[in-house]
Amino acid sequence: MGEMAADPGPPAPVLTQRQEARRRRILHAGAQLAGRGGFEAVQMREVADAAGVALGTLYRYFPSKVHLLVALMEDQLQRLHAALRRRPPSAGCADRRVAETLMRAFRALQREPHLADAMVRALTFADRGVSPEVDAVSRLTTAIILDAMRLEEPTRDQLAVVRVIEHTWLSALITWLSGRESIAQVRRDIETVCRLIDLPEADRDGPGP
Amino acid sequence: MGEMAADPGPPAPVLTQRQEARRRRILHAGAQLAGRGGFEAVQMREVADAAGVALGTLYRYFPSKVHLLVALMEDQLQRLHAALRRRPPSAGCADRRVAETLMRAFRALQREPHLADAMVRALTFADRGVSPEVDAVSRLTTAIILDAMRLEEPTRDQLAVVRVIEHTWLSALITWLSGRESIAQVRRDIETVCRLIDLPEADRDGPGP
DNA sequence: CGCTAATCTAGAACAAGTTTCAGACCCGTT
DNA sequence: AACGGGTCTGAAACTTGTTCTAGATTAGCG
Repeated sequence: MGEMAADPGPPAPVLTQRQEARRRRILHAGAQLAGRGGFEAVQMREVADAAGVALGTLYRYFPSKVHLLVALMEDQLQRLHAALRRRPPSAGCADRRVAETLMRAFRALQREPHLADAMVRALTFADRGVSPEVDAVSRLTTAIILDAMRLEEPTRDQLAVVRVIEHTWLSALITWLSGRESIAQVRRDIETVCRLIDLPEADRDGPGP
Repeated sequence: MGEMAADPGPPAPVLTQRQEARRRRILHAGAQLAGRGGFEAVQMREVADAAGVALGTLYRYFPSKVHLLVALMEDQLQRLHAALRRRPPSAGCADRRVAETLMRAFRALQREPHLADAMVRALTFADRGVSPEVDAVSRLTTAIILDAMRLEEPTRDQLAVVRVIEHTWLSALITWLSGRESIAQVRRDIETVCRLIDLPEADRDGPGP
């Protein structure tokens, strides 16, 4: 019963210059449109138009709207990850550093709430066909959190905590985006879940699986 | 910066017998279809057909597919809530009771994974237009968890913990449904987040809002 | 019973994601 | 430079959620 790591599959089929440029143009157009109206404003015909590419080509690069938006999220997360390496969180204990990191990410999303809407909705709406891509995003998020905790070799238990933090992070975002939770509450949720970090190992008596 | 409780709005405009029956037929048809193919298999024309109702009527009762599926989830949760009142979780400490409760709900969902898929995807995909309905589901979930904790008058802090548990619950479901997390991992996540219950109040030094 | 407003039905129409196809284009090979 | 396979384009077609319309039914009321 292992980790179900996603098979990386065909290892990125090597794009020519022009193809790489096309891919970037598409992502850029997607971000542009998402930046206004959010998920619904990203219309495939308009993306293709704005990117100067035929509809069929768009679908060759991103097999669905959700794929496109998830790729966009991956892009943003990579940027964030890089920024965090440059200026890592400074707090003294791990839980504060993680909370600080997530709040930094949250503030970044607040700057473009529509874009956040598009990316997060795509991420949670994705079905099994997008699993590899969603998994890449998840691994990136995990990496960011583990960085903040300054952990190289997490234990099983620490990984479970990280997963729970990730769950909270994502779901709190959804709740915020749909207007059912305030910014302050999101902050509170993040701080609350971060209490799980460096908590004494709870002994459990349940029998193994 | 309060709770943002959703205005209940027009308090359920009183349906005639036949209308109530229609509503149930629609929900039943929706559940039926969702039970096979999940979210995508719930096609509005087919729902209308199976419920013996015109498409326009379906849309009068449920203004969108997401509304319909969220209503379904509310329905199921009410059933679960009732069942839990009949046979409440028995464990000695609050965190075990909550974990037991959520695992019970999880097992119920496992029995009809496609239905679960449809309901959960709808719930997280819902936009602001569905907020009141999603909020009803959220309140129900909160009530179920508070029941398991046997709390009548939760403190602010306890409410934050409950929110985090809810976040974890929902997001773990998503991850399971998309095949990226195993049943065992979901169980582990639930047990992990439940450790937050009856944790000594962490002192925090951040200034108020 | 007969009236009136609201509701329901059947079906067309519209919108946006996705698929398909014929032909033009680009790239590495000979 | 000509060739051949994969890639791109433009446009139409298809699918499914959603909206609209005209006429039939129903519910409540005098």
